[in-house]
Amino acid sequence: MPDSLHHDIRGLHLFETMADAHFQTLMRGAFVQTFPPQIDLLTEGDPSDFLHVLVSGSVDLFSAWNGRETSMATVRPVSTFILAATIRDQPYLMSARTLEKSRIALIPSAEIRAVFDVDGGFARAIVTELALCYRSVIKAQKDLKLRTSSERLANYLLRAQDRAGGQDGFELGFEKRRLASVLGITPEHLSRALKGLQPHGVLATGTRIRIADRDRLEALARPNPLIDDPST
Amino acid sequence: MPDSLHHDIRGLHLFETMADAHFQTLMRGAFVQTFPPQIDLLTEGDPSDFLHVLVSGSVDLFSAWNGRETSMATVRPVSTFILAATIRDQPYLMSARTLEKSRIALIPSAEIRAVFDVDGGFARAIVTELALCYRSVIKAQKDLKLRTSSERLANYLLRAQDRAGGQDGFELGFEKRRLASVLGITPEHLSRALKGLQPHGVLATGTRIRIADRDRLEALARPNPLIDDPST
DNA sequence: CCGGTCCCTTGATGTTTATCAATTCCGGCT
DNA sequence: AGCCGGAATTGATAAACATCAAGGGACCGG
Repeated sequence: MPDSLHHDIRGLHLFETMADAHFQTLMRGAFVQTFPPQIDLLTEGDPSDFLHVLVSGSVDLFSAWNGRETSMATVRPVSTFILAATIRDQPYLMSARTLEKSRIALIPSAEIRAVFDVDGGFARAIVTELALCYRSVIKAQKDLKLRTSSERLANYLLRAQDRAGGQDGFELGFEKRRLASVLGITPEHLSRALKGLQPHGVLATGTRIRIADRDRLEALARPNPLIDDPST
Repeated sequence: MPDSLHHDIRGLHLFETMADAHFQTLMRGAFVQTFPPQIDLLTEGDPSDFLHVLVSGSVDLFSAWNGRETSMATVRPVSTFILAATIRDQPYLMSARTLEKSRIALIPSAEIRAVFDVDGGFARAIVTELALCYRSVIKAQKDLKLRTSSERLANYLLRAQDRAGGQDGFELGFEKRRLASVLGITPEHLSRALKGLQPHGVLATGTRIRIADRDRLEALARPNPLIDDPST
């Protein structure tokens, strides 16, 4: 693996506080690969052989059961995924595929577990990361159980606007069918739900969204930091 | 706090591997309290002052938004709750109330964080616990997004039967209205859904469930370890 | 033993969301 | 420019689920 990437990865919260010798151990077994869009990276149920670190691009975590499929989350750089499966040495609960061209570092799970056992700093960093992941799933579950599909959509758009830096207009970043799956609805229903938000100041043209009147949309969405703030 | 309880708590995975001096530190600031049923223990949004350890009884974790409320999970002994909020020193995402008379140990969050910073064994134990919690929420989310309400109910009953030791007949352990909330449906709908499972070998009388033909119920439920196995 | 309360059930109805079947729209290719 | 294929939309219909209103049954205190 090139040294410049070492530096990028070392800069992640997860690897920042660990002993240098341990970091070098991890990097010796690791490698980086670039994947084209729409490539399956791993399948739920598989043994968790590698911790994945997304360096650039984006990845969709999804899951299937009984012929149905749903998007669980989107991974954005720079962050890890399937950390919990790696720690517990258990099969993945979700499948992953690239959304766009992506650079991903793969670190053998066995080495992660070995270093984790001897490096307290690394263990603490993993705790912090896992606690954040846990809380973000809890938020997603509250979103699902407490809100209707329009409310979920409205709040999603508000969060997307924040991610985009608060611009009135911003790009969705992927297909609407995926957004529908993330929201737990069908593409047809999303289409109608978006139309339903027009009177609340939302204009959708293709994958470009414009929020003409954020206050009006917030009056409908009623965003709440205990559900919608991704940083806590 | 009585010494016998020290022993019980020390036996938890979470506290098993830490240094004795650190454990004593934690216990000095801790105290145990017995609560009657239906008592609010904490409210979402509150600062996370104490890590809670449920010694006996059971606790409901729930959440509210915009006038609606939903049950997120049931805590059973012996385990901790609101660990992630404690670690991150952030407000609780869920509220908690006792379901039955419960003994709960309260350990100041600040001390948990302090010991966690200096005791690698404790940090590792927390990682294992958090990874388990994370995976259980992911499973719950898959359950919600991939299954209809009848399928969720059927799989819930199969898991409840396993928890009860595989007996044909077993107790639900709480009101049906709470089960409805856990499943994300209304009590009325649960009532009809239960009736709909009669042809599949389910008999419900009050809070007592009898599964006459597990194979038949499984044919409908299609349980999957990546959703329904709580141990992984 | 009575009345009250709270939960559960049942029925009737309404809303939300999914499904199915056409189009229409759009980007990439030739 | 013209064609192609996948995505998005639209309309019609059905299924899933919620709401409202009214009983019924268990528990509990007087």
